[in-house]
This record gives sequence, C-alpha cells and structure tokens, in this order.
Amino acid sequence: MKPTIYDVAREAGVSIATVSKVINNQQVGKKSKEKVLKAMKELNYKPSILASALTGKPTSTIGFLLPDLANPFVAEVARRVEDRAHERGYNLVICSTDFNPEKEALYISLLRQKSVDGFILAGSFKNVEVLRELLEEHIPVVLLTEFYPSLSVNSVKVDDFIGGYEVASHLISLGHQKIAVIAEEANSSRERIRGYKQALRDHGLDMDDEMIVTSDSSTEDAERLAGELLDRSDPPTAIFACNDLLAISVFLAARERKLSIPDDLSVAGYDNTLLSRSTDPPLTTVAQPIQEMCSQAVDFLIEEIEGKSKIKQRIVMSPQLMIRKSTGVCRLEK
Amino acid sequence: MKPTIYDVAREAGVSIATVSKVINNQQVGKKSKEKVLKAMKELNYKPSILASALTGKPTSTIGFLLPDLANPFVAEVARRVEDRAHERGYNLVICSTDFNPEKEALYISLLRQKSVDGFILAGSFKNVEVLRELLEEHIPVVLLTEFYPSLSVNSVKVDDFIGGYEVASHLISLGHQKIAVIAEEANSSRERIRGYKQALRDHGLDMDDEMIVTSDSSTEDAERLAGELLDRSDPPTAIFACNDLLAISVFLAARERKLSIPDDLSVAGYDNTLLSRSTDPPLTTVAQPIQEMCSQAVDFLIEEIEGKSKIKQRIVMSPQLMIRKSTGVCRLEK
DNA sequence: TATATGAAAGAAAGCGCTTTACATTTTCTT
DNA sequence: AAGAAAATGTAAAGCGCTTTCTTTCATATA
Repeated sequence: MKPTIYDVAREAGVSIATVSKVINNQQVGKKSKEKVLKAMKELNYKPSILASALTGKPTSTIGFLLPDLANPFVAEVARRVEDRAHERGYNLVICSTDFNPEKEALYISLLRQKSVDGFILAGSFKNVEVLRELLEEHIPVVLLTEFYPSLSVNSVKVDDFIGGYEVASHLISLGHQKIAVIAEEANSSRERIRGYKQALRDHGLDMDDEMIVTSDSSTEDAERLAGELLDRSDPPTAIFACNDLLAISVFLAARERKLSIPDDLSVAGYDNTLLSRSTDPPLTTVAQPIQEMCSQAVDFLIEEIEGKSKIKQRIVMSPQLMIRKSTGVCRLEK
Repeated sequence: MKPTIYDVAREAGVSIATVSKVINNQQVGKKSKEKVLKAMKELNYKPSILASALTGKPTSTIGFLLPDLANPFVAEVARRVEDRAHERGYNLVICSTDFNPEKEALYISLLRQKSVDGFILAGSFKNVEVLRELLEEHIPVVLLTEFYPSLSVNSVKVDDFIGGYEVASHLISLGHQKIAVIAEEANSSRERIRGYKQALRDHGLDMDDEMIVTSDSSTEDAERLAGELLDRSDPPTAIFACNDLLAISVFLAARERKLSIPDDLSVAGYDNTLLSRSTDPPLTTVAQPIQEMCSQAVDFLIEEIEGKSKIKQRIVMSPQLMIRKSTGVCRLEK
C-alpha cells in the first residue's frame, strides 16, 4: 500500500498534524521537522492530492478546452500553455470540443466535478450560457484567443481586426481587386473579415459578400470551397485564408487546377504555423505571439485562482504580417 | 456552496447511504429512487469525484505523456487518444516530456499523487527505471508507438522496421545508392534505421554509418544537419527522414541550395502528417493507422484498469508507404 | 396466525488530509 | 528562580463520499 500521513507520523514518532505542517511548510520545530523529512524519504511518501483537495485546498490543475488539436496552431498553443502551467506548478487537463457547444458544457461539468482550479478556454468557445455560469459562480476563467465583449472575463488575444486589415492591405497594394476570403465559423474569423472589409473600404474597393465563404472545420470541405471559388466565371486573383490550414486547402485546390502561386493566384494564410514554411512557395501569413499570449493567459488564470487579483483584464497583442512568396503582384496588372 | 450528498439526502428525506446507492445504481426501492433523483435535479447536484476517489473508487482519469505536441503526428495521436478516452468516459491529463527523462519521472509522480487510473506513454519514453516501477506496483500502463522488449507491458505500435525497409527499398528501386538518413533520438527511429539497413543489405548495397545523422528535436538543428549532408563532396541522392518534420527541414535545406526535388534529390518522410500534403512536391511518406493504434491503446489501458485482463499484449500494426512526388528516379541513372 | 425470508433503508466507520483549539514545553524577563 | 510569553505539538472534527453491518418492514410460507 501507498504510505499515508499516518505511516509517516508513526515512523517519525510525531502526530499527523505535525507531518501535515511540515508538508505545508508551516512553523515546526527543527528536530521534528528533520525526523519527519527523514521518515518521508524512507517511506517514499507522497501526499495524496485528492485527500488534501477534499479539505478545500486547490488541486493545482487547470482545465483547458480547445477546439481541435489537429490544427497545428492550436497544438502549439496547447504546448505553450502547458509549458507555462507546468512552470507555475499546475497540471493541465485537455479536452477537445470540436466546436461543439454540448461537448463544451459536458467537459466543463466533468472537470468541475474533478475540482479543477480554473479554466482556460481557447479558440472559439461557443457556449455562452456555460461561460456565464462559470463567471457567476466565480470560477476562475480566462479566454484565450477570443473576447466576449459583453462579459467581464479575463482575456488574451491578438488583434484579429488588424491582422485581417493588414493582409487585405498587403494584397491590395499588390494590385489585387478581387480578394476572396475563406473563413471558419469562429469569432476570430469574423474579426479578421471585419479588418479585411475595412481595408477594402479604405481603399475604395467594392465589397462582395459572395467572395466570403465559410468552411466547417474539415480539410475536404475547405478544399471544395476553394475549388468553387476558383472555378467561378470571374474568379478572385487572391485568397485570404483565415488560417494556415485553410490556406493549404487553397494551395491544393490551386495545384489541382494547374494554377501557379503567386503568378496566377496570391494566397495568404494566418497563424504562421510550421505549415507556412513547408509550402512552396512559402506562405505569406500572420504571426501571433503565441508564447506571450499563452504565458499571459496562464498567469492571469493563476492570479485569479490564487486570489491575487480581483479585476478582470483584457490584453490585446499585435499580430505581425509575414510576407513570403505566396503573394505577388496581381497578374491583371502585369 | 455546491450541494453535497447530505443536501440531497435531506431534500429527499432519506439517508446519504441511499443517495450514494442511487448514484452508483445499486439496489434501491423505486419510491426512494425517484425522490432522490428529483432532489438531485432540483439542487443540480454533481457528486465530487474527489471524495469518491478518496474511498478507493477510480478517478476515470488517464495520464498521457508525450514527447512534444508541436509535432503534428504527436498532436494527432493526442487527438485520437483523447477522443477514444472520452468515448469511454475517461479524461486525459496531458504532459509533454520534451524527451527528458527527469520530466518523465516528475510528471508520473505528480499524476500518481493525483490518482490517475493509469498511464499511456506515447513516443519515446526514456526513463526505464520509472516504467519498471510502475509495472512492479501494478499500475496500468500502455506504451504507444514503442516497445520495451525486455519488459512485459501492454504496447501498441506500428512496425517501424518494415516502414524503414519499405522506404529504403522504394528508394533503391528508383536507382538510389547513396541514401542518407536523418533520425531523431528515439527507438522508433532506431527501428526504422534497422529496416533501412536491412534493405540495403538485401540489395547488396554498401552501408555507411556516415550517412546516418541524428538530430535533437529542433527544426534548426535538423536543417543544419540536412545542409551538411548536402554540402558533402559526395552527397546523397536521396534522404530518408525519420519523420515528416525532419523531411520539411530537408526540403528547406534543399531549397536553399537550389536543389530540385525530386530531380536532384529524393526525399521521403514518415508519419503521413498533413505536412506531407502541403509540401511541393507532395512528400512520399509512411502512413500509420493512427486512429486504430490510439483506440487500441486506450482500450488496452481501460481493460487493465477495470481489471478485465491480466495478460499483457503487444500489437504491431502495419505501416503503409505512400508514394508521392518527392521521390523519383536517381539522377545519376538518367 | 405465526414465522421465515429477503428486500430496502439507515447508522456509522473509514478514506487521507487540513485546521482549529488546546495542552505542553521552551525561552525570556525581571 | 518564578512567572509570562512564545514556540511547539496534539487531539479531534470535518471535507464528501462508499461500504459494511444492522435494523426495519413487507411478503411469502406453513
């Protein structure tokens, strides 16, 4: 059997209370402390976090919900969040929600039963009801990569509006007039589109909602949509994909149609994942300061958990346009 | 405050024992059962998994250690394992070990304090000491993607030897004689190399250990190594990268040197991640039946946890060579 | 009708830890 | 050296649940 605090107490010849105190670094006489420490070593004793959590102590565990680990951007976010959490002495329980509000509710409920100390909700968290509930019950939460303007909740994200604006401006400056967008069903995409529209407006270009298509989150669907875009009688000369994964689908659709990038078609992505380095030509995309965002989100959450801060904050970081070779001067201009 | 079993009991007018019984689907009179169920709804009662775990019940939580989420193959494995685990009613606590034996030991110890029911160790788990300990204490463990021939432990993997053999044979059949390998520090790579060597031997080709280089797991290092390979006075005409990530690095190094793939250099990867579709030309690689492996691993673990099976099993699945455009006839033959 | 039988419900102990309130020892004053 | 103050240690209750052991009670049996 695993040793318990009783075993240690017996071995050390003190009471369990004393053992508890040395575990928690409380005032204990030097001699007793030594005896206890020695006993703990000898028995290879490790306190049960369960038992201590039952008495009200936090579990040092964070629930982390994300839409889908298969997206490299999300995977990297997970990686960074995990790193920071471990640095700060917390564990992460990860759940993929697949953009599904019921799963979101389910996992949150489950994790609460397991007494996680707080939640980080990454990507597009859809179930506002559940989120509101968490806030009402003062469960520590931070939103990563997204805001809910109507709710007071700690959030960290990158300015998607600006990102979209910059991509579109870049494309426009290359002479493109017909710029399509392929998005996913998420707030971040909506913001990027807002930025894109603003850029068009600022440059006096026509807006055409037909040019904006939304994919469910599968690769096949995205490729199909991209293909449809390219097969139009009046196809776009540039496509802004709201993430790199979507951009790959555009590449694939273009390749199938023997379109050369960037000569026949300019493509821009978003997220600066390793995918954007692997394509040929390398993908113009938007970099987000992933590590900073993630560290910040974890730190926010831990502050809230440890009760150090009562005020809610929102941090918006700046994206950075990475111009590579997948975008070029519009062929119609040449 | 969150409602406890006492609140429910009071509300329903029964004892807590009765409530506990309905929670656990034990023999309870119909009338009491209804009253309890009703009370639970009304109070929105959710049992504390902590408290129940303290009495010896399992926590329905699996510890999942993997080397690095940033590798898309690993991310997909994580995704599948998570899916299957959730299907079976288990949660996953994920920890990235960075190929670091101390981290491995640390996380295992931590997770044991949190009373996870068992472990899935994916990728290359290095700390044999710790693994042995787990086995001795009869903690359920399954190895995913790797074997320890000397230890009796449930394992699921793909036959890396065959994978390596097939890649090399494919390359050889294209006329390549100087085939370099770029590997990572892991057993799976070692097996793939074994397969590669066997293929060379079977075809009567010379073996040259100089042609095999091992990268730490960073992209930069891999790119540097690939470059060194290509800059040799007698460079290889083909490179077998032990995973797709490494293959990308080879692509990058080749692109930098204006080498055309596959005309000047054939490149093969391993894992069939989405990276292999995004490159140009698309990457020849080896597909692993990720979903089946992961489901199987989870199922093994759960069987062991639930005590349904006492015997240890090893499953080896077959890899599949995916020939795409990054490998071609050796230029020296043309 | 009296008794045996089994199902249903409850009392209470225990899981491993924290914490409060109290008892004991040590240390310091004067 | 006596008494007060500070430091140290302990007993015991409680966290929310499971489980064993009884007790209670309705039903079947003779």
